[in-house]
Amino acid sequence: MGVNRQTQTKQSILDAALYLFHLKGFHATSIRDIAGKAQVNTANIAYYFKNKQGLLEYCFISYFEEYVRVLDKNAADLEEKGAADCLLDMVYDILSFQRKNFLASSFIYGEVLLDSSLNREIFSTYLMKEKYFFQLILEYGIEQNEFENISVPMYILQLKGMLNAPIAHSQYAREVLHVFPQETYYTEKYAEQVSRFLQATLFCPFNHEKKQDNHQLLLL
Amino acid sequence: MGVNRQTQTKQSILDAALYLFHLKGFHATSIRDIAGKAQVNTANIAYYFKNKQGLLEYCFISYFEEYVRVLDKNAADLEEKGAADCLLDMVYDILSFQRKNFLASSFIYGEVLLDSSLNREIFSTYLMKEKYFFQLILEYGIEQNEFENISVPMYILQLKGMLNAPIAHSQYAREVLHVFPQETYYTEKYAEQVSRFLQATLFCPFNHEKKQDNHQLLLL
Amino acid sequence: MGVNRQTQTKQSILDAALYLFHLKGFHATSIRDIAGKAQVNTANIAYYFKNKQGLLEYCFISYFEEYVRVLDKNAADLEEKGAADCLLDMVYDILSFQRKNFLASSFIYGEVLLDSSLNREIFSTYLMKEKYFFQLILEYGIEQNEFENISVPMYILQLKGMLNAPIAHSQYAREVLHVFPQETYYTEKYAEQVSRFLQATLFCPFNHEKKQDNHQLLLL
Amino acid sequence: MGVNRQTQTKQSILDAALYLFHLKGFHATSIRDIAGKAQVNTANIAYYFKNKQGLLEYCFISYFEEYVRVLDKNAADLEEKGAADCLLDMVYDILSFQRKNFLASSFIYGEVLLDSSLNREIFSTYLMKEKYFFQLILEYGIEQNEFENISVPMYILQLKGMLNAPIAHSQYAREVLHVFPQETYYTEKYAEQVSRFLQATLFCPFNHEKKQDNHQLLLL
DNA sequence: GATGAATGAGTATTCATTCAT
DNA sequence: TATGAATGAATACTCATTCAT
Repeated sequence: MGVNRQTQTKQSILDAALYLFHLKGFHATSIRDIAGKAQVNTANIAYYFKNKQGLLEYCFISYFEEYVRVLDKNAADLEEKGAADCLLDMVYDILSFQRKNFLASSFIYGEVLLDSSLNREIFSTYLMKEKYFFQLILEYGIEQNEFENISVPMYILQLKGMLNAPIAHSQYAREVLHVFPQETYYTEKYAEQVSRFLQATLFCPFNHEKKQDNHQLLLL
Repeated sequence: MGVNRQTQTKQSILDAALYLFHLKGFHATSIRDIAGKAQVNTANIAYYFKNKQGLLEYCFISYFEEYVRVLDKNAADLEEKGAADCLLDMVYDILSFQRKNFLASSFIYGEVLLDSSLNREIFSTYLMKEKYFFQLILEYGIEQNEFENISVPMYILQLKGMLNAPIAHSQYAREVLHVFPQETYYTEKYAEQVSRFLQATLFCPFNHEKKQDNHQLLLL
Repeated sequence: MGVNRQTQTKQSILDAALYLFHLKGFHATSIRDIAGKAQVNTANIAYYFKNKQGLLEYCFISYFEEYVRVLDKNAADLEEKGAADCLLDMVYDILSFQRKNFLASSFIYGEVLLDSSLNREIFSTYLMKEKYFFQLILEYGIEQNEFENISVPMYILQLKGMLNAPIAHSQYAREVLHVFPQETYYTEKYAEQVSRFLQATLFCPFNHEKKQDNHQLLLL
Repeated sequence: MGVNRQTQTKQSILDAALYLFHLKGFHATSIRDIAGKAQVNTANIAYYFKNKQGLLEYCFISYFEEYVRVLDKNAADLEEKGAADCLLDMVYDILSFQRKNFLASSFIYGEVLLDSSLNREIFSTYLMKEKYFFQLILEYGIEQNEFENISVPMYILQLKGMLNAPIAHSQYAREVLHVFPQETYYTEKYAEQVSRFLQATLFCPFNHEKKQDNHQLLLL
């Protein structure tokens, strides 16, 4: 019972926390709210995560650890697959990852405004890693003449905006546009659209067509 | 002195609030923080804005009122200027508006965590208006064969992600990409890049070149 | 205009104050409530009555000044009219005075007009039960010809006043009458007096004497 | 220790609250006052009673619960003891109950124990005058053999309770008894009843009848 | 592992009052 | 005579956290 119960208590705290952080934001969520929703005693949060801040960090780190793993996996085959294919696959996997971890994504990219310097550090560390992978692929693609010679940082910013749109504007998507970013169908449609952007603005004409076909197969 | 003093006190509260909301988020900012930064008495916030929520709503509404005015102004000449030009100009003006109102933009699009139903309503109202203008231009362009026949809602979502990137990822831009979205130079560069996206994915070949030239002139 | 307006402002403050003091009690009434109801500026209260306490004192004094005048007028003819007549007239005039100055009387004699509706409900529930018991006994007694055929509600009101007197007027009892309602001795004396009232006004002659004896035993 | 400590903390809050509510009134008593007097932390009040209002309700309910029990116990033997005895016993028990729960009774029945000493003085001054008049008449009547030789202070207290009943219990009168003390009709009826009390308990037989007739004329 | 009690510092808000105009 | 602006102290309440059990 001991181990199960521990895991269960800890997990239910995490679930409740993520849900409420997403719903009301970190500061507007009290430790009692979380304990209430998780149906555990308040003091358990201190027991498992030291304090509220510790709980937050746990959420951050476990989210980003997995995220970086997704990026890393994709970047591994860069030379084998070529830059264009690699980027297309990565785009797809990022969008999938965000959809699967919707609550966390939404909360983390929503309340990026970090007061404590520790959070800022965590954040920076992981985003630096993210940048590293994007840059790697883009520069490799440019070097190999697969990609146009675009401004890498600017292009990353633009791409990142697009990738986060279904998260950052999910309420807008649902309530105003009647698009539902949490459903697989829409993620695939949206991935297609991002790949169209890449093909139209980044890929050199020759590779363009070939890669598109490849990816279409991959998606289906 | 009376009028001046009132305006001054009220304004300094607003400035402090926006700065701190942006820095730490709404819930992490106490009314004492704001009063302290604005160097006014705490009770003045209640005097001018009824309460913290009222202050927030004032920020929201005054921001969005101006934003909608920008959209409206641009949409006015739709038939005269044509859809492509109109959209390019609007993109440019939106990015400019966001840069000028950086703190507010950043706060509002960062912490979209709408706990109160009133906030939600305000938000929805304005975003609905925004969608109206985008839709108007896109559908007009498609009808006039200026634009490709894209999926309007999906395209808006993608565009919105791109437009908000310099705001939503400003910390990332500065600290990781070394791109500074608050400087005019970068805004113009970024606007160019967004227009390249539009030309490559939306504008029909024939109109494409003509409009691009027009806009280049406009930017310089 | 000056004088009229002054009188009018002052009077409307007084009216509003009395109404609200009566409704919510002195401490629960804010100076802004009063100013709001009177439709004058808050600072006027300070102007006319120095402060909130001054306003209260003004209410007290003007009420009691008139009250004493009523008493005085009645006592004047004591020797001429005789004590009994004098007392009867005074009773009548006091009741009339209280009715005319109902708000002030009510406030000064401290009826807790319960602001929250929940309190009100609690109160009503229990008082209804209380009434039920009184009514039960009285009606039974009347039916059994133990009691005179009095008006039940009126009689309950009178009885209730008498029963609460040691509480409602305990300060008065102690400081003015030198009677100490918290001591058992006085409670018993007072109980005797109430029973004398019942015997004289309620019990039918036959039962009267018997019951009195019974109760005397019970008390000792 | 756990149980004891809980009960002790909770009880000391209750005692302090009752004392202070009685002393200064509910709204004039702050939660800090209570916590201070009870020598517990302010937050404990929230812990045990949710909030100030909850504390008030707890006081109310526990008071009335016991009160109703007293009434119930007495009414049980109605048929066995007969109405008169039953009523006499009930009167005695109510007075005892109120004396035992003096603070609560006093607070609930809304004696405004005036906090500021100035108010107290004003109050005393006028009530002294009132007493003077009552005493004057009563003593004169006794001396002239118009009145029975009653205890003057006790009689004044009883009379005062009766006189204030329509004020002190006006809500009760209206909502429970359906008697409306603000209407002239009821005032006159009530005055009659008070005069009947005077005649039955104060006036000497001889004067009794004569005075009653006189007063009847006076009233009509 | 888990809990109820308790705490002190913090929150937003409201208050009576003052003052220059 | 009347007002809007401003203030500092006080309000009820909530918070994250600690600790004995």
